[in-house]
Amino acid sequence: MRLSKMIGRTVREIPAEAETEGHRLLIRAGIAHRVASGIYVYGHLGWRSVQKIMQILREEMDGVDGQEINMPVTAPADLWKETGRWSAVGSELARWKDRWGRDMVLAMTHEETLTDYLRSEVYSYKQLPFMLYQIQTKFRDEPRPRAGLIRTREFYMKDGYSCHLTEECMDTYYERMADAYYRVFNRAGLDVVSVSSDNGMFGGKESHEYMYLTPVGEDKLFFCDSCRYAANYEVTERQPVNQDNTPPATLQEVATPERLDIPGQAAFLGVTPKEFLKTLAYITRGHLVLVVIRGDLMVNEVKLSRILGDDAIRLATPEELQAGGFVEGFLSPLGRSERLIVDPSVTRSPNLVAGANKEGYHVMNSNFGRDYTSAEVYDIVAVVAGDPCPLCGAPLRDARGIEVGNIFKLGTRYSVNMNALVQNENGEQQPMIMGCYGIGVGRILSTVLEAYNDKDGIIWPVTVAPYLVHLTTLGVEEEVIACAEQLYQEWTKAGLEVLYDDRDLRPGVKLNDADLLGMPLRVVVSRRSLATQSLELKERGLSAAESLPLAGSQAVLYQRLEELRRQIYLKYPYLSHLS
RNA sequence: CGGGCUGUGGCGCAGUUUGGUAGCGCGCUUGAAUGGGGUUCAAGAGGCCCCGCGUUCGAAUCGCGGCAGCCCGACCA
Repeated sequence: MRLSKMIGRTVREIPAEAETEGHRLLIRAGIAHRVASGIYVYGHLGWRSVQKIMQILREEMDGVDGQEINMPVTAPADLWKETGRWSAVGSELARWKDRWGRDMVLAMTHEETLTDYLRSEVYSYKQLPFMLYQIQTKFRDEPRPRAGLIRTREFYMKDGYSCHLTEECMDTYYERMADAYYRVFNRAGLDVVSVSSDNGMFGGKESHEYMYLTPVGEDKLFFCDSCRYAANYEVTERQPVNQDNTPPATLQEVATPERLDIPGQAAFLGVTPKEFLKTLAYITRGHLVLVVIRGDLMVNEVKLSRILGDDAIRLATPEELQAGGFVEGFLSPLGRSERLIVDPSVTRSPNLVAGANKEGYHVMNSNFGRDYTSAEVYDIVAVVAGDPCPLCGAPLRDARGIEVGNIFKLGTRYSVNMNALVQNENGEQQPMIMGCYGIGVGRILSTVLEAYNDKDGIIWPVTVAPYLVHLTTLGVEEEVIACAEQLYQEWTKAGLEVLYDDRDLRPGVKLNDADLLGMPLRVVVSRRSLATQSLELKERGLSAAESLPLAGSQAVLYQRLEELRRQIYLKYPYLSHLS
C-alpha cells in the first residue's frame, strides 16, 4: 500500500473527546472514524488489523472443532417472543417493522436464530456434541457508547454455540473453550484473566469473562492473591459476617430527630453503622420491595436484580415511599407486609437499630426472626476492596478490566423454550444442553491499542499489525526513489505486507508517521544508506536502528518477523505448536 | 433514563459576559527554497457560526423550543 494514496490520514491535533490513550491513537492514526455515537468506519489500516484478528479467531475456533456459519443480522420478532426476550430485553434491542408491519429485530446476539436453525437440523444424539460459530455484525442500541471502539453500538462479534447431550460433556467442552479463549487473546498479544461473571440477559448457570486489566477498563473486578479467586464485582460473594451470639434484648422505641438514611453517616445514639439495620425500598415491576442489610454495608444492585429476576429495578422515589406509608430516613421492615429481601449480615447480627416507620423515631434491639422475618435471605452485599475472599478469607484486591470475551453455560434455557430436542439412546426426546461463547473483535483491536503504545504511537504486535513492514524513503534523490520503488514491488510480489511511504515530505514528518502507525519493522532508504549499499532497519519499540545490506534484505525481514512471532510464543509457551 | 459539559471552514480552538461586515493555529491548493525527527517564505481556496421560532434597525452573541456529541452513573463483546 502506498501511503500517498491511502485514505485515512494521521492527525496532529486530536479531538478533546478522546479519553484513553487507545482512543487517541485510534483517531491520530486514522484507524477508525466515527459516523455517529458508537458507530464507526474502519479505515484501511484498522480493517486490515480486524481481518487478522478474525483469522486468529477462525483458526482457534476450528481448533476446537467449530464449524463456521453465518446468520442474518435481522430476525423475526416471533423467535424472540418464544424465548421471552422480546419483552425481557430493554431498548438496547433495536426493533423495527417490515413493510407488512411484522415485528423484526436487529440481532444483538444470535441464540434465537441459532436455536431455530438447530431445531430443524438436529434430531439425534449421534450428532452431538458440536459447535457452530460465526463472525458477524451485532447491533446493540447502547445507552452510552464509550472510548472509541471499546463500546460501540454496531460491532463485530465472534459468537459460538455448542450443543451437548450431557452436563459432563458440556463441562468438558467448556474447559476446552476456556483454553481456546486464552490462545486467541494471547496470540493477539493480550494478557487476560478470566473471572466469574453474571449471566445477565443470556440466562444459564455459569459464565466467565475474559478481562484485560487496565485502569481505563469499564468493569470492576476482585481478586484474591492467596487462592486465585477472581470475579466480576457484580457476582463477587461476600464471606458471611461472623455470627454475633449476643442474646436478643427487648425492643425499645427511641426518639431520634436526625435521619439515618445514608450509610456510614456519623453514629448517634452511641452506636456505629454496623449496629444499624439499613432498609432500602426498591421498585420492581411496579411493586415495592424492602431490602435490609447491615448499616455499614452497601447493596449490590446487580445481585439484587438477579434475585428479583428484573434488570430494571430502582430505588423508590420519596413520593412512592410516602404513598406506601413510609417515612424517608426512618424506613424499617418492622410491622410491614411487603416482600422482604434479607442479607445474611442481618440475620447474624442481633439487636440492630432499625427505623420506626415514624418521623423522628428509631427502634433499638430489632432481631431477625423475632421482630420481622422473611424466607428470602440472600447475599446482596456490594463487596469492597479489603473484604474477605469468599473462599479463603484473605483480603480481596480490586482492579479494573476491559471485557474482551465471555463464555456461558446456557444449559437448556433456549432448547426448552424453543423446543430444540434430540432423541437420546433410549428413543426419548431430550432438550440439548447449550453453551455460548462471545468475543468482541473491535474490542480486541482497541484493547491492543491501549496495551501497545508509547509516546510516539502504536507498537503493533506482529500478529495483528495491519502491515508488517513500513518502507520509507528519506530524501528526494532519484536513486533513492528508484531503489525504494523496486523494493516495494519485489517485496509485495513476494507476499510481504508492505506499507510504503512514497510521499514527498520532510524526513521528520515521515519518521514521526512511521512511529505513529507503528508497523513492527521500519525500513528506511536514503542516500546515506545507499552509500554503503544498505538500508536502515529498525524494530518499532526498540530505540536503535541497524544497517541492513541491500543484498538479501528480503530474507532478513522474513527472519525478523519470524523472530517477532517467536517472541509471542516465548511469552506464552503453550502456543508454540502454532508456528 | 438521571447528573454535568459542549456544538463556530477537514481538525484543534478564540469570539458569546457588554449584539454592529467571522478570526487564529494545524491541515489543504499553487509557487520557490530546503531535505535524517512535525522546515521556511509568498500567494490562495474553504464557513446556512447545529436546527427552528422569537426579540431587535441589526443576532455566532439575547430568549424559548428542538437536535447532536462528550463525560460521570444504571446496561454489555
